Amino acid sequence: MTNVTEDNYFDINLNMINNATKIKILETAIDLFSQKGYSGVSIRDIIKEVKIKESSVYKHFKNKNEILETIFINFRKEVAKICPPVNSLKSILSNLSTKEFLEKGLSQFMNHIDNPIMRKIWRIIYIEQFRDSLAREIYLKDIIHTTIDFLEEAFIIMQAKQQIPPMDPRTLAIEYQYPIFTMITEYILLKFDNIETIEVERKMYNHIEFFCKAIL
Amino acid sequence: MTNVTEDNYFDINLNMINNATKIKILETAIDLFSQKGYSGVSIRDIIKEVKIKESSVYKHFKNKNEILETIFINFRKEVAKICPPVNSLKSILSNLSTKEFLEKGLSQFMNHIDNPIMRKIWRIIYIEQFRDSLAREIYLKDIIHTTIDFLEEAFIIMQAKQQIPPMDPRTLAIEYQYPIFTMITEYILLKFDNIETIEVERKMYNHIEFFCKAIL
DNA sequence: GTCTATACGAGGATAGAC
DNA sequence: GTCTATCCTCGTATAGAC
Repeated sequence: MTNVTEDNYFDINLNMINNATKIKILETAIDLFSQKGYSGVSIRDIIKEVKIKESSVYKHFKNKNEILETIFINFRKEVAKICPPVNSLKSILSNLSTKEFLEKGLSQFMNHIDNPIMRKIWRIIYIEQFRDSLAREIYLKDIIHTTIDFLEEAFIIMQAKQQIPPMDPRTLAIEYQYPIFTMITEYILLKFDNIETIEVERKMYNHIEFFCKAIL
Repeated sequence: MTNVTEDNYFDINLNMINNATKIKILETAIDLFSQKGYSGVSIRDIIKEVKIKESSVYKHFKNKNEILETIFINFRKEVAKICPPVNSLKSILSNLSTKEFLEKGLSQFMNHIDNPIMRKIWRIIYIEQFRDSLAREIYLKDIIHTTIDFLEEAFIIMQAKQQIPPMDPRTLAIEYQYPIFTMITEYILLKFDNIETIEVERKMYNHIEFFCKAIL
């Protein structure tokens, strides 16, 4: 269950969390929440794995919900790293074709989702969407809208360079990205059951090709 | 909370369920599960609304999980009704353009998802995907794969009639349907928060237009 | 098929010693 | 910041009267 990526995730990404026990609690909670959902996991389930006593948990988190909140807050920061800042778009796009740009973005995303901890948190986001408004906000705003806004900017720049035709850039962003979202869901579901994901990955690169041909 | 559609849903669709109390239990369970998830809802939460005693529930269902299973089994039957049988495709397609066919299919689906009970069960499917293998199977097989297979057949027929170019029909099906899946998720999320869905609906019909232009 | 009553373990959370 | 001990409510489920 543990590999370098997992072990070091919170060390690398959370300067605010430097307590080994606290990290272990978070990692265990991520693992269990992603399988059984927040309500399906008890503090007792968590401590069984972390090997501390129940009362010790409450020295690190004021209650069960604060564990979930901490997971979400740090996930938000990770998700923000997937897209480069919009003001760097011009220089990124200067040497890339539309297809190369989309392929690069996709492989960057696949890199993010290859991290098993990240994939688990994505699963928690899916599961808790209707129960937890923070999860819902992260999905709708931080994931869907941020990505679409970023792509819209990219397409505007490409149009200024006359790389692509002058269609509505937001429509282009949606038409490009929305199928990818479904494929991501499919990818995460298959990985959960340890089923080969090569077909979905092919679907993704296939889509880039279809999209590029469609708009030219 | 109740309207004609909701009140009659189980009467209309489940000839096997003719007991008013049993129907009430199911409707309440659907409502609560869709908000808090299966594990977040107790039998006591349900009986508070149904106004019977705890032990009575066990006269209708052998345990809590059987309630969820009953919901899923009947949902499966409803979902199967969304696409017409494949062998009727030829006659359906005989008087319709590609665009008209896709628009008709979409409006048929919107009809299905407009039913608040159906929308709640979709939410339950999303929530329980990682915890319950039946939910996962319904999503991957009954929803995603069935729809794609259906569309693939439709595109094959359209190609035989030389209505559309000879591209890989499965790719066409995926390229058409996958963005719709993301829009459905967005639609259900917005409805949950009582936010206007007109923009997503426009996105859907916009997509049909984009797709039809792209393949011609 | 509804009710009352009850069993009993799981669940979140705290007090206070070390 | 870890432990032991404890609290009390919630949760699933059953027995048995009507």
